[in-house]
Amino acid sequence: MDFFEKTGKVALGSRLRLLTSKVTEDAAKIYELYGVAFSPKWFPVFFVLSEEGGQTITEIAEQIGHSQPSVTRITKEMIKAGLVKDNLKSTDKRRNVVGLTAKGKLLAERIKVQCADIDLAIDSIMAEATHNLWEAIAEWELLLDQKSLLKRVQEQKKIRESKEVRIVAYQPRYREAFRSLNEEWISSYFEMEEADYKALNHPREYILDKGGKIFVALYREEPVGVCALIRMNDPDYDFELAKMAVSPKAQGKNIGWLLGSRVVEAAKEMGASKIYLESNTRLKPAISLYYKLGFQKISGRPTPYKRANIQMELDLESITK
Amino acid sequence: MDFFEKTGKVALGSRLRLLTSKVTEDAAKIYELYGVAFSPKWFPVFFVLSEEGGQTITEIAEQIGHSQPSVTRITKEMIKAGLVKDNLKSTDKRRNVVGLTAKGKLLAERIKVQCADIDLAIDSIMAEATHNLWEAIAEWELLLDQKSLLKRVQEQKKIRESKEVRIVAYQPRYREAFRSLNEEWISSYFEMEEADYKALNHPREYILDKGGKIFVALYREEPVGVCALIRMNDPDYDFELAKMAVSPKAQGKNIGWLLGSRVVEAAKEMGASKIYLESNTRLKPAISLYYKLGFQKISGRPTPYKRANIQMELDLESITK
DNA sequence: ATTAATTAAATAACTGGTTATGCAAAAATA
DNA sequence: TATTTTTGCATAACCAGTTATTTAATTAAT
Repeated sequence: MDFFEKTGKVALGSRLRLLTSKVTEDAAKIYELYGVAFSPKWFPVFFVLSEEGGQTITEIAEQIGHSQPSVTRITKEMIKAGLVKDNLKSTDKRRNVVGLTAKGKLLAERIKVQCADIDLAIDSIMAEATHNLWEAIAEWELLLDQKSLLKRVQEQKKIRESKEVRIVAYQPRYREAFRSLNEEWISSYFEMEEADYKALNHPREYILDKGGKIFVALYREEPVGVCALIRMNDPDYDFELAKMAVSPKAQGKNIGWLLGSRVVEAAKEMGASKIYLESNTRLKPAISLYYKLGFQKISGRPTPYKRANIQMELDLESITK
Repeated sequence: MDFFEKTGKVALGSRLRLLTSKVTEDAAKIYELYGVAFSPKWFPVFFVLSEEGGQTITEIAEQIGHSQPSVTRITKEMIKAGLVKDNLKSTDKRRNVVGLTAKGKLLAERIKVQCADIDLAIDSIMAEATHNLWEAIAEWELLLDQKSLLKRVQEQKKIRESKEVRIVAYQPRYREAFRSLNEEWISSYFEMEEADYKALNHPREYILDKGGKIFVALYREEPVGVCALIRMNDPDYDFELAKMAVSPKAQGKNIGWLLGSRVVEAAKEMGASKIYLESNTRLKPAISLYYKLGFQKISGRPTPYKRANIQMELDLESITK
């Protein structure tokens, strides 16, 4: 189909559907050719029964990858055709054990020759082709099982969008964004505290003028994330990573990571040896981000924030390879 | 799926269906991921319209390989979603020219990024796989177009069944088969003539005792085809190929060819240099079989049969390489 | 200029699957 | 032991496609 050359691989689903219908259409005609009153859709159920003998509806469904109602219907049709009988011996009255009738077993034998012919016909196509469809499908099943197409697209989206994110230094025009992005998540999870108001309303006085830094993440020139590096007055730590906030609208663009790495980098540039932070274990994505950035859990420091229940540090000297 | 390792390639249709549904399922979630109110089944129609502009329902259907009613329904849904408008300018009031609305065009732009992401995601799968699914499908489309799966299976069946056919020399117990198989086709196409009755009722006297031969094709030990090599009293020809008959039930097993080749072989063994035959052009499969055996059309000989309107000969000396 | 044939699209009815729901039997739990 | 939860299946309703049929508009033929 020329059409699919134009669309590109995005239309893989449509292309697969078309090929599928072409193949099953011919399958119906093949049964006719062999004079067998058999519907292609019966095949998976019939095959399982001829190989394994008596099975329940749900067992069959699991094996062939159909839904249970689908197997129910197919067996009903085959019972009508006299190939299958149901409600075979079972102490558990919920279970419906299904098996082939004598006629069904006979057909199973007859069909074997037909299957051999089909196998050879498909092999002849494979021999003419340079790409092996059967193996390719098997691989896709495996690869999609490991990581779904959705997940893979999600990753591509993240990669692309993180390229569109720029991390810039704080400027007065971002003051409102710095405040509101932080207030948004703090007040939704906890309560704004005195220390929050001070830093958020007066970033210049409380952060920048004391030798700290603030970084802003821009996505399409809009500020969608912020993070501060606050100078600490402490013998153990040079800086605190704090006031990190990413807009929920901009989630999944790797912004936390980009901001965090930039803050760490800035600390390094200013010759810091240790960075401190405090957070709350309810904020799971944040905590796992801190771990990814190299922070380690510590304990025992006093803190002005009620919400802090976890403290972490990053030892810059130990990670410098 | 382990199941398909057991079934073998016969279950290709089922396996394709399963993969197809897995892919389209994820496609729906991908649109959701990008915040687009769009159904995967719309894609082919939408794509055509965004590339080609205004098109009629049937034109679209042809391009994307769907049925016309399918396109009718899909466009209706897209009209409802405000992406498409129909009944655009056309002098021919039967035609329904469909095109994208402003909203549709906007979406077409937005969707491009998404398509690029999907393309990359699929490429990432391809990179992990050793067999290229996309190319494999393209090849199958082409190969099935050249010769359908049905046709290929038919060929395999013929090959297998012709191996189960044995050509044996005439014996008295085949007299009835020799007579009835011939009478069956002669009386259905033409009328039995005096010469027919003689040869069919008394094969020994009229054929064998005069130095001719009769061969019988057995399929599962049943006589299903016959052919005679009759000694001629003629300076030009040593033998006549005649009384070839194959049961309609046993058609498509290459029996005609097997009988014909055996008769020619027997003539050679007896040192013949030319074989003659006469037939009727209404019997097209027979005529084409004679050509395949190497016979050439000739003309001008007298014949005792009313139904004969074509005469052929095989020059054994010219074909002996 | 009628009439017949063809074409385009809508509609109806079917197909082979799905998910959602309900019900009875069995197993687990209080 | 009585009650709750779980299990297995049937049934209903839906979905994305199909083929067959109908209707209307146009073109071809008499």
